[in-house]
Amino acid sequence: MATRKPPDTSTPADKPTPPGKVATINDIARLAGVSKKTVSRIINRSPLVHKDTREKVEALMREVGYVPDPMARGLAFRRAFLIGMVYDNPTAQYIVDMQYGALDALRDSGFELVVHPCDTRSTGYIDGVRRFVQQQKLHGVMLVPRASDDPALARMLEEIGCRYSRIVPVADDPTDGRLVVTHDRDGAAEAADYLQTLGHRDIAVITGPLSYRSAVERTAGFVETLAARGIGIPKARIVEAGYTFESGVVAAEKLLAGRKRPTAIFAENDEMAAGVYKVAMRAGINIPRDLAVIGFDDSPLASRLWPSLTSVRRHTRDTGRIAATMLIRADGDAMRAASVRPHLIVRDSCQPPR
Amino acid sequence: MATRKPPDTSTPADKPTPPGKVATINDIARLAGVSKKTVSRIINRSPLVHKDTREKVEALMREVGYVPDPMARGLAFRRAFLIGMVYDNPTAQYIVDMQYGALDALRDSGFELVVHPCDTRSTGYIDGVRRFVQQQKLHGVMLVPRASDDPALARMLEEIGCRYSRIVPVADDPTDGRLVVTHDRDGAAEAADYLQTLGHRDIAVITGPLSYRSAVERTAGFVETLAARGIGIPKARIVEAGYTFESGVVAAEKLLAGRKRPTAIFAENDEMAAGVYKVAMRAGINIPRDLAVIGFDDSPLASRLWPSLTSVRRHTRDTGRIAATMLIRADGDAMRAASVRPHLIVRDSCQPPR
DNA sequence: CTGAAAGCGCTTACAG
DNA sequence: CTGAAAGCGCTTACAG
Repeated sequence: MATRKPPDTSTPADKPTPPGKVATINDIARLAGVSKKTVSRIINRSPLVHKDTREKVEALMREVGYVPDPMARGLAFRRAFLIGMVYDNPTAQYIVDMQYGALDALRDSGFELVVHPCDTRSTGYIDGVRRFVQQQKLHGVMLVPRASDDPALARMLEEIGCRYSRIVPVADDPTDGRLVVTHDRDGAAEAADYLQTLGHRDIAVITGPLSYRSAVERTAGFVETLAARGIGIPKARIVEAGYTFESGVVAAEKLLAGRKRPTAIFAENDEMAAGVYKVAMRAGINIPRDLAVIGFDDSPLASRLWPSLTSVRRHTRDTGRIAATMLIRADGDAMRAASVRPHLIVRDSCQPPR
Repeated sequence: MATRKPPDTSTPADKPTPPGKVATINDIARLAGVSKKTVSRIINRSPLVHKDTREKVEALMREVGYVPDPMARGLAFRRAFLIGMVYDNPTAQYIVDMQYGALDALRDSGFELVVHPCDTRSTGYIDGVRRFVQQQKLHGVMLVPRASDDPALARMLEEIGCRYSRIVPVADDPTDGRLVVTHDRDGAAEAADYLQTLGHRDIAVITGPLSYRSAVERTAGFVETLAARGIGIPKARIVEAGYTFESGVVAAEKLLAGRKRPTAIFAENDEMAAGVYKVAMRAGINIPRDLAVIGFDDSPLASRLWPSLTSVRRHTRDTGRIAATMLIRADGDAMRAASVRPHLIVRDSCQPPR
């Protein structure tokens, strides 16, 4: 049992918080018979508080349901209890998964998530992010691909002293930012291994825009792995597309037009793989009998398609959780980089070539 | 030209804002030679400011790039410059479209969007929303289906005096909340009309969960429109499912099992329509030749499927924009209800029955 | 139409 | 380990 303390009679006005109004630090201080500074120390987990005092005040805070006002705290700290998520139009499922992951990390932390889509191709988008960060005095921002690809954006955040975490396909130059590395290369390598094991030798790739680092990594992982297995991919079998369904259709039309078709296509995301499906269906090419297809993302679309699509899973929610955690942990410096590894989910879209 | 004013010499200390630091209301007041209260009036668009004073101060604010601190304002107002979006796990595209719409409305308004997913089936989710609203002192919240279905949630928000807008399939009892009515019934009616016009007479429906008002509305709109055209739907042709792909598969298996199959199926969202596709593909039932299918949502999935899916478009982004606008407009009381109407997007999944 | 004082609910810097 | 004073950048309530 804790030592019993004499009733505190030093409090001048010991009346309860008026109903309807929410308790403030002053109410807690008055009720507990301590100064507001002591309450503040407890809120901020300062070690400089006597154990008994801490326990008494914490019990009171729980009882009253006291939660410090984030705006008052933010004003005094000159920093808001908000985390920004900056992204540029990836697929909806990816955004939503990332948000769920971030919210997993922020739950009960006192931080909230503020979303900020942007267009990395528009001039002045970096200014837009800067205004967002400075005006809201954000505590930190998560940079999601492809916003996380842009060194100029990271540089700006460093200049204004805003902490940030970047989700990147491969570890790059060390910066002030925290890194969540998604190792896209490994996922593509696994896809290559799988096709090679099935016996495919004439394999094509539909890449994302090669200005995206994810597309560069996935392409490298795929091509290099096949090369290591003795399978070369001719230039004409590598078609750059735009990570969209429509661009996947165009690329597939190119690949499936001639007499001599590849026996397998690796599309660097599921949207483009769906484009391959459309072209194959229309042309009477049977998947997987006449053509094996692999996607990347393992989005819901993968199981909606028929036959269901073999695809590389990305663990997006975990990624978001880690990226947000890096921003709010007091010992954040202990965690400057983390890894999330993709892996292949085998479904029904591949079989050995005939 | 504006009247030329004599240079203001009344300012005691006319030095510029120190570099690195961002300007505050005090800097603006000092530089303009007015009191901070006058600057405050201008920030808040009070009419009680002389035109010349206003123009001079506004020019200065632009020049300095001054933006009032939302936390300081929020603390003084006892209300944050944040809008919450409360939703319960609809499809990713729906959430994202709604967010984009809300952000369209909030852009350059000084408000930011804070996302709050919840589980309306969990006990205590209403308490979770209440804590979110009260702790953050939210300016208002958007209630997205199915969170917007729950009268208890709206009632709680009224009790704590939080303004809110609800996105609902049909106008219901007037409450304190603003309403965006999506008229799901009309969209389903259009689907019914279309199938009837094509000549279908044996038509089935896969409904959403009938605890969702959207599902009730869509079902009623569809069934009643067909009835008005002299086409009855037997009980066995109406199967309740869960708005998910998997539940659509189960429902389609039921409907497509027997000898006597319907010639058309209306699925109350695209996810379930994709389930119908899967079952039909597997069973060798050709869409649209052997079976017409219509979905609801007009999600990206609709065009990814093969053949592309005829579906009811919802204008989700517009809906989100309106719902957010209702919360931040000063003359918000002028706009207590608005309508958004769905309409059918015809693609390749329907043709006349054989 | 304009302003000086007090306050929103916290924290920092200093003192003990 | 604890506290009184001043301040974060705004607004409200009052006065003129």
